[in-house]
Amino acid sequence: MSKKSQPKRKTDRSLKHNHDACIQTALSRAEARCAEEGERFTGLRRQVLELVWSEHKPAKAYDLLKKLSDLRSGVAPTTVYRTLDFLQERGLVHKIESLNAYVGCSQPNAEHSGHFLICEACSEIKEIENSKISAWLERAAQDEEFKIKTETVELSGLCIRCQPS
Amino acid sequence: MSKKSQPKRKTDRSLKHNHDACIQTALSRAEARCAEEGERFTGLRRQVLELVWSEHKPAKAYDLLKKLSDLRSGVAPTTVYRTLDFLQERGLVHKIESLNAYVGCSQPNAEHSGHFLICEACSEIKEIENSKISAWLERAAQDEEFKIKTETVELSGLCIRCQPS
DNA sequence: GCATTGATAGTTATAGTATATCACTTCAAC
DNA sequence: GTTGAAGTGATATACTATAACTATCAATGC
Repeated sequence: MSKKSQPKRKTDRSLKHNHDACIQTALSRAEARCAEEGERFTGLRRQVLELVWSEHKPAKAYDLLKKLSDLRSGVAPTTVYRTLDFLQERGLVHKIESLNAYVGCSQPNAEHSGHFLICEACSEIKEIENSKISAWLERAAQDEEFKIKTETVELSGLCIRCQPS
Repeated sequence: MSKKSQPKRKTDRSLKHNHDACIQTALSRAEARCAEEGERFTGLRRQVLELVWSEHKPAKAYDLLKKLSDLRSGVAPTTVYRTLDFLQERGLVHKIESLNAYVGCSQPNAEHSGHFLICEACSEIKEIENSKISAWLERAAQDEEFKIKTETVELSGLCIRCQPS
């Protein structure tokens, strides 16, 4: 239940990206973060986080529900949403508002709201770490004397691999 | 059905903002925009747009449905969503993804995706027209060779009137 | 006029997303 | 081992959105 099987096929992505390692890193970070805060990183939470991280694509709550049902019994919508809420509060996953879906966060940190590039063609999502973006948005908000608490920045379009050459 | 009643009470907002005029402007612009594109600005579309514009706050689809039902018969969810889609396609309203709600747009233009400041306290929404934001986001995306097609930028926090002094 | 046709709107059904509430279990601290 | 809080199970329901089909309307050419 905790160990992923080997990748079934090589894709050009797998050439540059060892996704098993990617998941393992995410899980370790999550464990560490929960420990820091005195929270329990339970089996359920680990399973949900693993499922969210199974791809760099947005995971829908009800798809997670289906997959989770294969792993354990007594899974209801509440189970999934509650767990996603827990993970979100600790910055371990982000909700993509424009898709009603969730992605894993590689910089777990309760504070930051992520900024995302969403490929309309292949669905891959990349969280961009560009500290200037927040600074810029802050500045724009200050013109209106508005105090930002959370930022939702979701840029949809085409990733480099999906652009016509 | 087309003429709004006079404001019932003075608020500090009404001192600097004649909202009836605001709505009328929005309706005229919508009419003009539909004419440009050879689209019909029907009674239904006008009513929905008026309802969306009744405040500078996000309108939920099912609240619109209830209000619309008072104005005409045979109103179903489809009616509302279809009309909102029509208005969105022409840039007359925007959907606020983080709230599943809709606001009127004062710069009707099919192209632009808006950028929003959302007050968590009073719910007022302000669309910010800061051409730099798109430019900045473009630049950030270019670092990843990503081609943006639509931008979702929703900044939640406190507007100037709701900040503790 | 009036028939044709495409856009608009009505109708019914269902899919998809999310939360409320209460009960039961587990675990750690005492 | 008792206890209390956190975690999970279970059931019900609310909220958001779309599909698919039918009927009506409004513009156009005849």
